[in-house]
Amino acid sequence: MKKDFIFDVIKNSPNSLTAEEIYNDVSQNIDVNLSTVYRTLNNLVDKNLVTKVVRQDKIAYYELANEENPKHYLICDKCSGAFSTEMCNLDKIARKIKRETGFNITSHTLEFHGICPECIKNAK
Amino acid sequence: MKKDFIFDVIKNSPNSLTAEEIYNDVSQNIDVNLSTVYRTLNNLVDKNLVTKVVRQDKIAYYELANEENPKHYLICDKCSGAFSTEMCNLDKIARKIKRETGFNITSHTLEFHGICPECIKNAK
DNA sequence: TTAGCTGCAAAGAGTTTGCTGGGAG
DNA sequence: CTCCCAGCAAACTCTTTGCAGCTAA
Repeated sequence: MKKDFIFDVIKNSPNSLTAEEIYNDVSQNIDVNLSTVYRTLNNLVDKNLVTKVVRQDKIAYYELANEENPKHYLICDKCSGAFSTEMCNLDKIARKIKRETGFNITSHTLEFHGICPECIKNAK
Repeated sequence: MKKDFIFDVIKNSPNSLTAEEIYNDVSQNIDVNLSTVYRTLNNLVDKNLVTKVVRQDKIAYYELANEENPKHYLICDKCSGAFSTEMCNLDKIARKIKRETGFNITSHTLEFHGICPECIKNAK
């Protein structure tokens, strides 16, 4: 079934992908409808196999659900490239907030915006 | 002009607001069109007077631009309430990333998701 | 058979835009 | 006289949904 094709694309991608990117990728191998992609993605998210993150561009990005996935992005406002980083340990902060506010934190998203080294270089 | 009314609502709100909330608020005092609200908001954002943040619900939230504004939110997945926190000092992390990757970070957004104390209590 | 997958077209939500008239300096 | 502001309706983008047919266990 098509779900496997869609899931495979996500599994094999080092980056998070938009529904459209996944659609384009899957379409190279099989016929599929955009609705099916969206439906399947929501399905995978519900089953906690895939993680969905909405970024500042208002587009949802999907990636393999994985405890070790950082889900922290450096996003270049010039070229729109996204780079992930693992440099920020927010678990410590999350624990602190939980302790001091009683808020039961289950997930988080972090986005840094700026200009990537490549674009800085090109601007000169 | 209406820009002042819109800006005032933002200035006087302790929370970040959606365009619709601002529209409703302003409408209590003067006649205004939703397009005008959006246009004015984009204007204020361009002038760095107001900050716009897109959250996981895909809705843009606006608040007064202010260096001291935390822009870190605790969002309850049950009641959708949003609470801001100042507990996380990301500047340190931002500096580290800048130093180690050459990425010139200019802003960031952070969202914690979970269940707020109130909803935890009500669930029992 | 029963349940879950699909495609298609239409709807939906939030936001933007083109056009036009109006008000401020 | 200009130029920016405002209203209105239409357009746009990403995403969801209803319906009907199909597929697999």
